[in-house]
Amino acid sequence: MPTYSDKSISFFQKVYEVVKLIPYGRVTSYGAIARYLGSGGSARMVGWAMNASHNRDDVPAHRVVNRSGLLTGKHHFQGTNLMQQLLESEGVEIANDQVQNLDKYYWDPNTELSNDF
DNA sequence: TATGTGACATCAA
DNA sequence: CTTGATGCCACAT
Repeated sequence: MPTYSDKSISFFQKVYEVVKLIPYGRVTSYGAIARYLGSGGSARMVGWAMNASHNRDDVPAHRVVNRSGLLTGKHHFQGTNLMQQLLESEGVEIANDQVQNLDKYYWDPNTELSNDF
């Protein structure tokens, strides 16, 4: 059971682990995951990891949106609105490819997984 | 070793 | 609202 500090596992694997920790009906941002992994503002790495997540089954990539709650990665899913439907099926409100009440559904690993809050 | 790439974030105009 | 520029860094070739 490797830790996030373990460099023997790839950055991708860390991203997948975090994404899989996202609770049902919640969303988070690429930047938040990047910060949680200690990569700072390298949110691109997270997005890129998601691109490779197609090979993984247990990665709910649809729960990862950009800082504005925009479903930027929807084009990478099958169909045109699969990502939106997945989120809506979890109770997340979507309008114009954007999460409504983002603050309500937002799940930040830095906050939620931190004990010394 | 060097270069290209990317589902972002942030700021400036 | 939009466009453009810049930083960021793991990974593929």
